[in-house]
Amino acid sequence: MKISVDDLVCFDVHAASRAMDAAYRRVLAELGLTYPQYLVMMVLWEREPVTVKELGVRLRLDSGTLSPLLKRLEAASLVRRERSADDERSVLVRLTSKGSQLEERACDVPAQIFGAAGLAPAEVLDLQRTLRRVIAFLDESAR
Amino acid sequence: MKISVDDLVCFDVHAASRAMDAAYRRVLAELGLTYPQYLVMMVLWEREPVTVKELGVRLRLDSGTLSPLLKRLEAASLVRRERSADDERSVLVRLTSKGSQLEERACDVPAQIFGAAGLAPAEVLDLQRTLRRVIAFLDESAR
DNA sequence: GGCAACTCAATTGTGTGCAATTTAGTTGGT
DNA sequence: ACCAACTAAATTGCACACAATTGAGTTGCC
Repeated sequence: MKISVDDLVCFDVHAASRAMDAAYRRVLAELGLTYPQYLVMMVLWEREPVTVKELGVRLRLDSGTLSPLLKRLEAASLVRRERSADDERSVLVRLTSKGSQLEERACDVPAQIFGAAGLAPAEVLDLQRTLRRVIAFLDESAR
Repeated sequence: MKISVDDLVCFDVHAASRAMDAAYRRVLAELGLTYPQYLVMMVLWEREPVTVKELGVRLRLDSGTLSPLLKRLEAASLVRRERSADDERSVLVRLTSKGSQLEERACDVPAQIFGAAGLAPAEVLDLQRTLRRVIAFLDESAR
């Protein structure tokens, strides 16, 4: 029997990823953020300042993605960038006061998405564990 | 306790999706296909001709994504497009002989990816079931 | 001290994805 | 038969995402 698109888990992962993107888009629109921008802001709300390098490791994104994204966040006055004094190669990303204030308005976003996903907490943990195994294994395969 | 990026399943789904993209990219590079292009080809290998609309339903992509993608496949001589005679609004996508021949070279791609993902068959089915529930539920939430 | 190897960010080029609009073709109600 | 409402693709504009390159800065080794 021929393998069809529907047999590929990869397809479901891809489709799920885009469906969640869409869910976030609806919720984040009123904050003026995209989903990847929201992820960057979450890292900053947790710890600050952060270098572009650290953002990349944390979010698994490279400078080709982060540089223009940060430029947009800076244009929206949510973020500031400055060269590190310790190491002039690094760029430190900091929140502006407007960026800090956004945290309060964003705090119920995860709950909204969780509600829209329809999984029990145990299933979420299970899913998360499986996906992390896949990610780690694929990373390993890539060497 | 503040919610961090690492707590969001959404993040893992997103990251897993990109990690699989990367795995496919490595395998598909020698076929000259991207992952979404490969998905379109799979649908065509299974059934032909197919309208752009049907491709969109099957792969959950809209014409804004498919039109340029098909144009690239056509430029690579893998695919032909022609207006349907039944309904002049529709466009039928067909394989060229070069497109058909590619199937043979692509047939072991799923196995290669499966091998790189490191999940047992039962886990794959479980993951697939969970993701489909999430997709259906998110679709429902979006109305 | 000097230079090669390395690192960090930014840039360039290509390919998705999606919202919104446009163009062409079809259908249903009167 | 006509016109309004609908549908299918394509196009436009924007925002990721990644490979490859570039430029500036740092480090290690002699």
